[in-house]
Amino acid sequence: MTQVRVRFAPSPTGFLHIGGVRTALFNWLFARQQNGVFVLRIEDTDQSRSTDESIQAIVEGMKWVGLDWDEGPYRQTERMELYRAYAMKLFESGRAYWCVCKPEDLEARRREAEAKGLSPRYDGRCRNLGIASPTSEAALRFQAPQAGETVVDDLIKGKIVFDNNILDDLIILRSNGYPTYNFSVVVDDALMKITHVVRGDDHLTNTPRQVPIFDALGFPVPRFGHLPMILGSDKARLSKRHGATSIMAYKEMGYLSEAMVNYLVRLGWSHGDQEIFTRQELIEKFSWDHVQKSAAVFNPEKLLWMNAEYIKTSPPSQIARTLIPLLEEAGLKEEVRRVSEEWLAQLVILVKERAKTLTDMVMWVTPYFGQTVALDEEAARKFLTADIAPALTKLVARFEALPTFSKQDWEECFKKLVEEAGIKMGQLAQPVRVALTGRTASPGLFEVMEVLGRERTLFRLRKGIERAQAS
RNA sequence: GUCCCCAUCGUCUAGCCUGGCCUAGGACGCCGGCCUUUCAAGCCGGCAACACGGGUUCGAAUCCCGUUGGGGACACCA
Repeated sequence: MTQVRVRFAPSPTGFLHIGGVRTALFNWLFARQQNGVFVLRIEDTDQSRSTDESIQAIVEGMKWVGLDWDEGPYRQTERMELYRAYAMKLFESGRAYWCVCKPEDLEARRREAEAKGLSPRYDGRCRNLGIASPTSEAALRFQAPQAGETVVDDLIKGKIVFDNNILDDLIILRSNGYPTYNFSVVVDDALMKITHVVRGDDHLTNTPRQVPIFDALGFPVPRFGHLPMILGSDKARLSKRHGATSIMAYKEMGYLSEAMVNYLVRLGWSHGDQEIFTRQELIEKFSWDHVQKSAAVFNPEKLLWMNAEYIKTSPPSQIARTLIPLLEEAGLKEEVRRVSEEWLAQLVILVKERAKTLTDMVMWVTPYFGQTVALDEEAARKFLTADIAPALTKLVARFEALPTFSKQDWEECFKKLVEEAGIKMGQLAQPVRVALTGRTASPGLFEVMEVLGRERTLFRLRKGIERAQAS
């Protein structure tokens, strides 16, 4: 059994798209499951559109979602001699020929054919010219088979038959000496000994164009697998119109990479009714025959739910660590430095079932830093009123009488006071909540006090009384 | 236009290959209830789909054909 070798081959023409991440993910999962090799290859033969920043973005994105590669990143621009050598080999064996048609003329003829309702493909006029060494600029074309059929047994779609008479002679070497995509992929996939070419659905019709090139070069043809596309809510190909498509944008919005991975894999693949998978489970359970054949609509609500699930179930200390940079960005650098990792983890436990994203979590967690808390004006006006001041004062006095904080004791003490005063729990709880957190919504009061600690609880309560008396 | 792919709740999907267990299951969202010191979370319940038409068969979501609809590809882009 030969070793499985797969690759992810993005072109560096922008940010790393979530669709690309999903493609990479399926390849990676398969490689890891099969103890195979995962290759990262940058397809940058279009010098006008490729940028170094994009390569950086790809690497950064892959690292964030934890997709490590065993080989590469290879860059096609560093392999030019290879493509030229193999192109010339095809020329020498008579499988390729020089074409001196001008790009403008080609374009005009294509439009003309389209207008007549014909297939807009190359008419083959240079095919039998027998140009040995072109005097002016020329492109090298592959002489495609005109008869018979090309059969692809796709890993996902099954058997697909293409009639070879739909093929036209595609350019493999541009007049500037650069190879085109359909040629460089073949050379690279062959030379890198890729066993399974798994890519987006949009490449399906490229397959019958590439297979004859493998054959002409004498290379074995790999297996192919074509993943369905990701669509937006209007069922059109997912684009910026539908929201963020860059993987790193999701990091910035406070998504966990594990949640992104889980969601993206589940989009188009399933294992019975299971929704949540550890990475290990994904590797073990992944299989091509449970990859959906049809396109899937990207559903941000489900992603958000999944992210919330991961926030709730991940180890709090781990969440705390990834939260730190966000807290620093939120202007809490000093405050974060002063607290312990354990306390931060406590804080995460306090708010984790309320926060759906890390960005959310920053918002939930800010009241617990610093001695004082910023009061929401509306909340203070509504709950820190003069008529509640006496009860608050009494509460503080009783709390002060308790030398150390104990959730159970303080809660008991609180309830007793409520009972004696003949008021409802909420009548005292809301003012206390506002005094402690500045807001009307928070985790349970006594959990809040526990995280705040005895002194800060008392301090904020006294501040709240001042505010209440002043109103 | 030509070629290729696809088709189960609004969405992601199970089931399809190996017809009966499917009066079609799960998840997200939505609606209602419970819990409750607020907001969440949690729990319980509800709404909601086999695109259509023909076959094959005792029996079809499942097999076959057609129609319709959606998507993709037809570059000196990848």
